[in-house]
Amino acid sequence: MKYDLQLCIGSRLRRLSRIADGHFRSKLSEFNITENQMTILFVLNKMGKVEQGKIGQELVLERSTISRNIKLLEKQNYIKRTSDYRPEIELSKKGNELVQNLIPLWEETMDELILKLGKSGLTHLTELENSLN
Amino acid sequence: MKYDLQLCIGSRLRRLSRIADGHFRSKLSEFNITENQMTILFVLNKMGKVEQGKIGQELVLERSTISRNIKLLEKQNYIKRTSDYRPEIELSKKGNELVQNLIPLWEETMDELILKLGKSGLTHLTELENSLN
DNA sequence: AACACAATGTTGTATATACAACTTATAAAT
DNA sequence: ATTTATAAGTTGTATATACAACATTGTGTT
Repeated sequence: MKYDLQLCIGSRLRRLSRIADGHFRSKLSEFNITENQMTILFVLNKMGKVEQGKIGQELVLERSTISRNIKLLEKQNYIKRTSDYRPEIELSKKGNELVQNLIPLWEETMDELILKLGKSGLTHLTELENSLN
Repeated sequence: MKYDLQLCIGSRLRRLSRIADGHFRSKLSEFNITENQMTILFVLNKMGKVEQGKIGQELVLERSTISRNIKLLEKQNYIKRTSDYRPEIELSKKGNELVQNLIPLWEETMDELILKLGKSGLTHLTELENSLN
């Protein structure tokens, strides 16, 4: 083989994302929510009332993934949606409160990860994004 | 918020792995196999006959993930396993042939990705791994 | 040898993701 | 305005993953 299997860029990136997810997940154990859902809540917190599709654009997620996550978040009353076919989504009061509770945990996790990565690590991540787009 | 949401290390790494996976997946469309399964086949190709658990160690994958993948690969007769409770796994003849066909595709994909990443990109990836472990 | 404990494998459940098929709504073209 | 095409949402299916519960096998202690 031309390259060593250990170099496989796919499995390496998969592993890295599992590691990072694990950090966030361990902080979320008391909440009935996932890393991905947390990110969606944060997007809503930032963007206010938006069309569902905008969330996917922001996070580069499949429509179906967004659709199902929105449904899960709605089931727990963290978000409200208009009844249109292309609904507009926004945080509910309960969702807003959750976000306020999640932010410090998210920040702690980011602190943790940034401590591990260092400034140069963050640069490496940014560079990877720039070249892989 | 202390950090910009765009900086979320979790969602960024998830996105990167989705991108890389997409490259591999597009090459695998003619095969009835996934990126992850391909990696497992490559591990078996490299390691020969191994205990199932060793595969998980090598790729840092959950036992359950390995267990299910092994079952899928066995269903297609790409691997053989002893009938022990802790079985030893190895490539079948058919699996070996598949690996020979997969290697050039994998190498093409690696070429593609490395072209995008450049030498410095590979360094960035390695550095991320070193700091995130 | 008998028991306790640790490691490994399997299975159930839930979410994440991709992709395809389908539905519905909007935009474009005539 | 009606038709056509495009964009967006939903749902089905399959795998990836985490985690918990359980089963099985080894190991170690006594």
